[in-house]
Amino acid sequence: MGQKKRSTISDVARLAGVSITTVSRVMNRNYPVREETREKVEKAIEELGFKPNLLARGLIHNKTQTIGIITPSIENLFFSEVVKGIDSVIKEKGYTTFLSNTEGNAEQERLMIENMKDRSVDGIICINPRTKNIKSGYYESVSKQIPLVIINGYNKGIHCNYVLNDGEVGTYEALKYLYELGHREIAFLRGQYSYSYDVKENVYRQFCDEYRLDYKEENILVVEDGNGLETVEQSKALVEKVIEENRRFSCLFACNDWMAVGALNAAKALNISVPEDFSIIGFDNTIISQITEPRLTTVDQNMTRLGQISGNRICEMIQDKDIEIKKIIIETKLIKRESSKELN
Amino acid sequence: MGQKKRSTISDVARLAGVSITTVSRVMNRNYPVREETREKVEKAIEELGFKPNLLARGLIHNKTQTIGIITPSIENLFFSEVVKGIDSVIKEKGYTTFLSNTEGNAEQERLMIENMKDRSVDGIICINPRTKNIKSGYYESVSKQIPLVIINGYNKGIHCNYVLNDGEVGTYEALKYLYELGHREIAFLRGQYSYSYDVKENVYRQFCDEYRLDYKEENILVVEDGNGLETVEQSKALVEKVIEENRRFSCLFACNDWMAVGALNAAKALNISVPEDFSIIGFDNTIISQITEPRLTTVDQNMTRLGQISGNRICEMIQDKDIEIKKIIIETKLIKRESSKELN
DNA sequence: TTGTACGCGTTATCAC
DNA sequence: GTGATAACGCGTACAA
Repeated sequence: MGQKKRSTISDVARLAGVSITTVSRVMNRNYPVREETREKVEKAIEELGFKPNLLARGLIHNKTQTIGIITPSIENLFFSEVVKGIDSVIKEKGYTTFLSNTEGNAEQERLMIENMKDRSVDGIICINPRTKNIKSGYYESVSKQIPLVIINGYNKGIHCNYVLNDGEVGTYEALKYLYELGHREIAFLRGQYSYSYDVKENVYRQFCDEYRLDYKEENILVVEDGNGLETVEQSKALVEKVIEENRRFSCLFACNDWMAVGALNAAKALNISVPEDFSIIGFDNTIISQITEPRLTTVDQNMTRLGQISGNRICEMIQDKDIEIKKIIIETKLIKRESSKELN
Repeated sequence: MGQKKRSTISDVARLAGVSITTVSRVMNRNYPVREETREKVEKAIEELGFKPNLLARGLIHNKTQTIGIITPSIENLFFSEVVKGIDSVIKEKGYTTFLSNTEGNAEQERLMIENMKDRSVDGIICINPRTKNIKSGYYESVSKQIPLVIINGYNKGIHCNYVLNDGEVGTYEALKYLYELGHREIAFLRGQYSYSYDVKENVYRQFCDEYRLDYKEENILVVEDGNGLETVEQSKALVEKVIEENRRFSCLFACNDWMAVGALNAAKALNISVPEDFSIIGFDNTIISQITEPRLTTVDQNMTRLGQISGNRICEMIQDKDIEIKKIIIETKLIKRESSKELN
């Protein structure tokens, strides 16, 4: 095919009748060049359609103007909105993003981080990483080698840069809201592995203690995949099964909107009306929560903003290597809609 | 910080007491090396934690093992599922993906393509590009420079590698299904700019002619943003307005599930019951269509598969530069659910 | 103001 | 089997 080779800086130099150094100076505007020479060079650049090779440049500077993003599954609205937030911010600063899905697999997660490092990215943002990899110290060692921001993951004593939603407060407010509506038997629905689920479960347990609710271990429901395309189905099946087994609770708190939708569908299948006979609260305030019937009461996480803040943060870290380590916590907000109601 | 510099091939060579050439051979296994030497080298590699610099490698081979993906908006389920499909396939072949959102902006789209080229990606996959950029010949010229696959975009006479859903057949079947249910006044809901909308609209017009339906220009409804987070709201507002203005149609065909959800919500707001008094059909079979109430009748596109096929295709193209240009068409399938019903 | 020459980290070519 | 050495495309001390 007509694939003419890309022209290089020396092609330009030859055509303009100058040295490659001069061409470089014209491009980078970092040294004075006589106006006349500059014009010659610019004309040559134009004519050849010359664009500098970013690989070569990266090799010299050891900077590539790229950011790696690791996410469990891009098809989850929560993550894709975060990714979009990151992308919008860093694109303006001239960065491009590498993206990789891990399917929530801890080993894959590490593999992808290593891959990003091998590709000399300038920084890495990891969304909802596996708790295991944080606890093991893996991420702490990574952040000693390269700027790293962890979104929605945290472990006390592990020094990393974190950006996270205040899942504690959000969960607490949601539970308290249910309590104030008169509910005393609250089911808790979560996925298997994630820091955010752990946090919420802890709050749930503490809350039950604090308000002397007679919670039973079996009111904590765990679906296998909390973030994938299967989540809705799995949650539905689980909640349906549990209700049919005659366990009693007047309401349910789900760790994300997908699980809440699953619970909602389970209720429908069993002819239990929401919110009259069963209240449901989700988490995340993805667009999903606005299109179900009834619309979901949920906890807003402002995912786009989460991404934007993380994007800005990683850029700061790249600029200033010795920047202090921080834990940035973003507020959540309870959004009351029609899936919750006072107990009859 | 403890950011020790990455060790290079010459560090390894020095430690092992051999030349860098030998180290390279051990790594790449492309030339015979004495067993004894190999062990020395491998030990040194291990000890230093040496990993080859992919930038340098790319500079030589002019291959980077990266693929660029351009998408209008990653937070749209359709696109993110496609991206996931691509990612899963090419990851296995050792590629990593660059991702960029264009927000449906035609200029941004070109800018991002150029960016990918500058980064020496081995191939580019563009999802739902703006028709304008195809028609203008822009993409045709790009594909002369670098392997390019266009997903869900097409223009006769423009020679590119396309992978697309059979939107024509899918739309036709959906309309015919509505017709067979007795509907004679069908509204058509689309977004502004995209090949896929154009295709569907054409089928709609032809269908009306063929079946002598008295379609009016005003039954073709156009929302501004067909792919963003605003789509549901915009569609709802539009459909609501149109129905209130007393235009008549017993059913509506939407170009994607989000728009269909908007229409569904409009019906709810107006107390029109679906499907009893109003039938709605969506397109894409995203998970959304399974969680609305009633669940949406829609046209399955199998987005993950679309991505996988495109991923495989781009890899083939990278391997064999002179591969023939192809248009791959993937079948769709009508999924009948509860949002459609025969006319009373 | 401009040019020469070397370095970034790797692979390929050619000797030995 | 192994080792110099020249590329790959660009940036930059240093010299002129």
